[in-house]
Amino acid sequence: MGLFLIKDEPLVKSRRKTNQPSIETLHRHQCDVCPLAKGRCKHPQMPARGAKHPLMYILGEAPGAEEDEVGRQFVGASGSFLRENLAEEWFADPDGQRWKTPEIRWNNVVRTRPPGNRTPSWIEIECCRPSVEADIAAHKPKILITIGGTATSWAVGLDGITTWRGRYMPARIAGHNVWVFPMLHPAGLMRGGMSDLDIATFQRDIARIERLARDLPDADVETPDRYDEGVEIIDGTRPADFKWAIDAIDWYMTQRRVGIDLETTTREQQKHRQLRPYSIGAKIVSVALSVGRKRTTAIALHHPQAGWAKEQRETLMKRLGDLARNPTVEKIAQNAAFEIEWLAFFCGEDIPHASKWQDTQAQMFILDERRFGLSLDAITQTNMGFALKSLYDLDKQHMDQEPIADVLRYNALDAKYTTLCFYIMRRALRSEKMQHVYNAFIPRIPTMVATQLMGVSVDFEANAKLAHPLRTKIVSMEEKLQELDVVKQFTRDRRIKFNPKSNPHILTILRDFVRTPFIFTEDHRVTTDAEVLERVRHPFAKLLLDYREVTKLYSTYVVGIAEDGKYIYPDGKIHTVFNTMIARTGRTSSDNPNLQNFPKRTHKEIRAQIMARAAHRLLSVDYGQIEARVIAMASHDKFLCKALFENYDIHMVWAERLAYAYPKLVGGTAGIKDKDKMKTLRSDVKNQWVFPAFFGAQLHSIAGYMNVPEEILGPIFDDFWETFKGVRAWQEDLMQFYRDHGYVECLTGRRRHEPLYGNKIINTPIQGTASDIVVDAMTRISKRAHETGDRWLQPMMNIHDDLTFDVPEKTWERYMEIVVDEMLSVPFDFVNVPISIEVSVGPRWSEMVDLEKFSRTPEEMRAA
DNA sequence: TACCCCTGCGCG
DNA sequence: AAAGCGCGCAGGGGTA
Repeated sequence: MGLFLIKDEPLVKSRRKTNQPSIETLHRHQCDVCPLAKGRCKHPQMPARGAKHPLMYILGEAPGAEEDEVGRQFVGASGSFLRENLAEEWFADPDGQRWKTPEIRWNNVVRTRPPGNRTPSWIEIECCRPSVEADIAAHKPKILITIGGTATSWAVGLDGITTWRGRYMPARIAGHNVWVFPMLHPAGLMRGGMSDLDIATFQRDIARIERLARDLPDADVETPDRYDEGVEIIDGTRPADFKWAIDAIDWYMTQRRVGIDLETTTREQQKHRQLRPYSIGAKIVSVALSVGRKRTTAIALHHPQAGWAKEQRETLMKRLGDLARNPTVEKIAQNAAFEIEWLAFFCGEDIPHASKWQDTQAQMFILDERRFGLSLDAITQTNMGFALKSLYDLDKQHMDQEPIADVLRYNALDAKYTTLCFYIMRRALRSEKMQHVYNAFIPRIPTMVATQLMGVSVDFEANAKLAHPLRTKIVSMEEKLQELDVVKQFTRDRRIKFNPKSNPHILTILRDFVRTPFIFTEDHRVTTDAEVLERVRHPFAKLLLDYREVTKLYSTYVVGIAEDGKYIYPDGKIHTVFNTMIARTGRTSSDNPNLQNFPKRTHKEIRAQIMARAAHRLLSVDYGQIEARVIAMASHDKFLCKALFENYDIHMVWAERLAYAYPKLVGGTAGIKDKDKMKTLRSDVKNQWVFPAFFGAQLHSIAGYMNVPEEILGPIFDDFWETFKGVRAWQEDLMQFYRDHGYVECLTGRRRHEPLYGNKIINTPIQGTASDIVVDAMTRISKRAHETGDRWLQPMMNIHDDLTFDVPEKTWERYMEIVVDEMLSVPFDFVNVPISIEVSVGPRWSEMVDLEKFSRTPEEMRAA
C-alpha cells in the first residue's frame, strides 16, 4: 500500500518549502503561529456567521476592509454584489439584513484580514483551515459555494477558477460531504470592468445553484477504503493465473457493458514521442476490464515481470481481441480512440466499428466542452470527489519500466472509475436532455480511428526534391541578409549576430536602422507580421518576407516527413491524429502532423509529398459553400436561401455596388468593365465583407479590411443588411439565446458554453453544424467500408469540409458514386437549401484535377 | 533540460 | 479591451 500516495483528503499541491513549518504544526498551533495574528485588525479571527443549519455555506477568501470594520463577512462591494444577486427566498429575515438568513452561513478561508487585502499566504490559509473545516463539519451544509480561486483551491485543490466555475462536484470536508460550486469572485469581475456578459455568467451560476440546491441528493465522495473493492490483479506468476485470466475475459464477454483501459509503451529514446501502436517497440503492457464495483480485473500482458509463457500471452491477446469485437458487449473507455487504435492495430482492423464504444471523455465534452476538464482526474473529481491519476507517480510513457503491481493496480482503478463515472454522467446527460447528442457524437470516434489506422502515404523522392532547393535557398538568404547595411549596423551596434527568426532583432532593425513607422499598430503594439513588412520599402523587409516563406515551408511541412522525419512511422506512413474533442465548436483538428493546413494557395507543390498508394488515385470530395448554406439553414434568410437555390452570385452584386461607389478599388472607373479586376474585387468582397459580416464583423473592421472609407461603405453596408435582414435577425436571436441560457447550440443540438464573447456566439453554431454535416457523412461512409469489407471506402483525411480517399485507380468511379451519394444524403431535417459537392481526382495531392460538381435539393434528399 | 507563453503563419 | 471564427507547429525568449 505504501507505494500509492492515496490520502483521505482532496488533492492539495504541496507548496511547502524546506524551511517552512509543516502543515501539522500549522494545524496544531493555528492562530498562535499565524503571521496575521500579529497585525492590527479591528475584528481578527472573525467567526462564521449565519444559519445554524444552513443549506448553503458561502466561503470567501478573506475579510476586506469593510468586513473588518463591521466584523461580518461579505459586507463590502463584492459581498453586496453577491447578496444582491441571491434570490429573495434565501432571505426570509424580516429586518432585511441579508446575512441573518435561515439558509445561509458565511465564512472565509482566512478569518483575519490580510493587510492591503492581499491574497492570503499558504501558511495563513493552513493556520485557519482546522477552524473553518470544523465550522463546516459542525453545521453540515449541503452546498458549499466557493467564491474565487482561493476558496475553490482550499476546498477541492483545483486551480484555475475559470475552468471550474459552472461545474459542481462532491467533496469531503472534515468528514462531511458537500457539493462544491465554484464561483468567480465578484472582485475579479469588478476589476475586469464588469461587462454585461460577465455579470450574466455570474448570475446564471447563482441561479444554477439555487435551482439545484434543494433537489440534489446528498453529496457522495468515494473514500479510499473503497478503491480496491472488487479489484483482482492477475500478473501471470501463479500457476492458476492463466485459467483465471481466460475465465475472467470470458465472464466479461457475457456482460452488456465493460469498462476497458490499456496501459501501453513504446521503445524509449525513439523519435516518436507519442504513445501510438505504429511506433517502434509498441506493446500493450496490461489491460483492465471492469463492470464497476462488482468486479474489476487487471491482467498483465507485455510487462517484463509478467509470468506468461509466449503462447499464453498470445492466447490472451487473441481473447482480448474477441472481447473487443464482440458486438453484444459495449465497451466503456476514457478516451476510447486510444483503446480502439491499439486494439485494432494488434487484434484486427475490424475492431473500431465492430461493437459500440462509450467514452467518458465524450460524455464530458458534450456536457461541458471546456478544455482541461476532460482528463480522468477532472472526471473523477467532478463525479466522485477525488482525483484518480494524480494519486500516482508512474511514468505513463514507459509503463513497462514500472513495477508490475503498481501498473496493474493503476490500470484496474482507471477502468473501474471510468466505468463508475460513465454511469454518473449518463444520468447527467439524461437530465440535461443531451443523451441523443452524445449518441450522435459517439460513432465519430471509431471513424477517426479507422482513418488514423489507414495512414497517409508519403513520396520520399518528392520530399527530397523539395528539401534540397529549400535548404540551399535558406542558406543563401541567410547570407544575403547578413550583408545588408542595416543588419551590419545592427551587428556593430548590438555586438550580436542577427537572427532572422528573432522578432526582437527584426524589430530593432526596423525601428532603429530602417526607421519605419509601420511596425507600430493602431492599438499601440509592435509587430513584424507580413502585412507590415509588405508596406516597408526596404530590401531588408522584402528579403525577410522571402526568408520566412521558405523557412515556414521547410521546417513545418518538409523536415518532419522526410524518410527519417519524426512524423514517419516504421510502415513509411503518416498516422496523423484526428481529434474530435479539441475544437470547442466540435470541428475535428489534426496533429502530428497537422494535415489540415498543408499549403494550397501559394505553394501547392508541398502537397506533392502526399500521394496515392501504388495503382491508386486520391479522390477528394468537398462540400461547396457549406458554411453559407448552414447560415441559410439557421437563419432561413429568404434572400440567401433563394441565392443558394438559384446559384445566384451574391458577392458580385456587392462588388459592383462598391466599384461604382469607390472606383479606386479597381483602379478607376474603367476598371468596372475589366473582368479580371472585378473578379479580384468579388473575391475580396466575399472574404473580407460578406462572410465576416455574416459572422458578426462590424462596419469599422470591414472598411478596414477592404481599405474603403467608412463613409463610403456605410450606406452600402446598410443596404446589405436590409437585403439580408433574416441573417441579421438570426444573429440577434442567437445573442438573446445566449443571454438567456449561457450557451449556444448547433442545429444538431451540440452546445458551447459561457463565457463566450461577441462573434464566437455567432460563429459556433455555423462552424459546428457544418462540421457535424461533414463528419456525419464521413461516419456513414466509414461504417459502410466496415460493413462491406471494402477498406478503400474508408476516408483517409478530413479537412473540415473535405473528405479525401485513396482508391484503386481502375474502379475509382464506383467509389466516387458511393461517396457522392452518401455525402449528398444529409439526414438532418433542418436542411432547407441544396447541398453541393465538388469532386477532384489525382495521383498525388498537388495534382488534383477538378472533375464534377453534384448537388441535391432538400426535396430530392427526402425523396431518396 | 523541460516547460510556458508569445509571435507568426499555414489551412478551412 | 476589442475582436469574423476554428485550429497546430516552429522558433525565440524567459523561467524553474
